[in-house]
Amino acid sequence: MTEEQEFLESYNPGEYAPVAVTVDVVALTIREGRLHVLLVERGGHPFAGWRALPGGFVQDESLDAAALRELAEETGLRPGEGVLDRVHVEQLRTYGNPGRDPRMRVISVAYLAFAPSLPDPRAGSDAAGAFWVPVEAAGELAFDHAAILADGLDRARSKLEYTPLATAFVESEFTIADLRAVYAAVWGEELHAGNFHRKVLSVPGFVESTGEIAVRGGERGGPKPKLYRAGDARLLHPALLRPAREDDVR
Amino acid sequence: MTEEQEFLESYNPGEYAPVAVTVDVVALTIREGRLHVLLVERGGHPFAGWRALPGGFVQDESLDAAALRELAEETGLRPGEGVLDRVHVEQLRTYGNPGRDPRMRVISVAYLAFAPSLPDPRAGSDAAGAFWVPVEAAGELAFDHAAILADGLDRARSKLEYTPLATAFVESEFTIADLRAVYAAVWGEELHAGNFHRKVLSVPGFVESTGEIAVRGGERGGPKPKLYRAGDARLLHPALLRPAREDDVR
DNA sequence: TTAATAGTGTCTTTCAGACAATATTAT
DNA sequence: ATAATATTGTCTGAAAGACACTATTAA
Repeated sequence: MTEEQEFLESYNPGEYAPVAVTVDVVALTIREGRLHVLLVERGGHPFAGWRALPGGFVQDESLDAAALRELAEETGLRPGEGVLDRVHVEQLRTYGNPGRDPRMRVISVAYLAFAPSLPDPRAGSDAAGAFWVPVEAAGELAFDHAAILADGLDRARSKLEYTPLATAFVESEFTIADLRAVYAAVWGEELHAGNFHRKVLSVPGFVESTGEIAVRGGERGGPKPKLYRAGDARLLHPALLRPAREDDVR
Repeated sequence: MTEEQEFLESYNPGEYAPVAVTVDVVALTIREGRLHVLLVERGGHPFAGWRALPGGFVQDESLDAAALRELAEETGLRPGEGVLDRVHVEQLRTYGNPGRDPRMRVISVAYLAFAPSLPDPRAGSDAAGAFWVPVEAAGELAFDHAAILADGLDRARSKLEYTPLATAFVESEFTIADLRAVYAAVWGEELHAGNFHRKVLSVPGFVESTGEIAVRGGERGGPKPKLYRAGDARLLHPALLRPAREDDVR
């Protein structure tokens, strides 16, 4: 008897059933001012032809590494090219209800990925099945992926409040207006430009000045804005809170 | 070929390796004003004799149900007796680094459980191996359980700020001082009684008055306090924020 | 009686949000 | 020139935290 069998039977005699562990990735980016999620079109059964979150089996690697690998495979991006290195990846939640996959018991560890505007996956890669979709146009998804996406969006909206997560959505040098566009896209509401500007600069470590200014102003006029890069804060104090909505509180 | 084999090989040809999925529970309660965690002493190899978080295999049940079942088994509490129904259980995070269990690949979905002061597990049950330990005396734990516990404590401390979680640690009727003792135990610092009192009552839906007063005052004197029960708020607005510590921000 | 506690009042500082004003730039 | 934008200033109200005070109760 192998040590593995002994292990399994000693804990749970006679009731061991095979389980598969996968990662699914909610990859978010901002394109043209709107929040997009990366989806794939399923080829095989079940849910053939449906849209789904990119994902796959966990191999001999950490869960974080599996998520990053799946993201790289589906987007066609290669590690080391600098693009993937700037993608922020974090674990979201694990989904494992019996019956969520009709074939067998599948435990899915969901991940969130935040990235500056990424190139279209179709361009020059074998990941032809993936595409960016505005989150409000995601529609129905395979398995329980719609619920996973909803949880991911909740998490993203919440983390904008008390972490510098927004800087993960912009280039390494950015303007305050760039940052404000991230908040507007993720929260789905406009923010007051003047108050936002003062607030961002008042939070220690959120952003730091590069000393440079942008080469040109806004598309429809205005002065050339100053450029900033992400600061060293891990938490925003005081936080950038959304106005409380009654629905959330009750 | 079964559908399961087909499924596995089509996704990951030739690389499938067996995986076990477990739940581990960080169960927290407050006894004598101090935060305690439920631990078990391991019998078998590896880490024989070490302390560990209670946990076990996921059976044909949801992950949430598995966590609740493990908690019930280890504490000797039976469902339906009213005690377990008042335990708040939520998913914490999933741990799955290769090598975290030397025997085979084990993915552990960790859960947090919050409960009012629970009876000692040894009393009248077959769960003789479990016991409550003050969190600062947990010491070294088997596997990566020390890291899981640390993550659980972080989560608990954080959720006290913006959710009514503290009410899960007290009886169904409680005083403001009871609530303050929860915050003091979890955060590890005393809170100003007067300001805390006013703050709790000012947050809509945090607590509601029962109209009753306690049968007696504090152990060393003082007026008989009013009694409250948990309100209907799911989030605290405005939140009850801890003073920011530099360590957290940087 | 003494000491501790519940609950309330007051003041200061910080911060969010509304609104205004000015300077700068694309078209 | 015109309109849009970046940035700064001002004001108001909410809220946090420090501190003080009174009434009530256990020992």
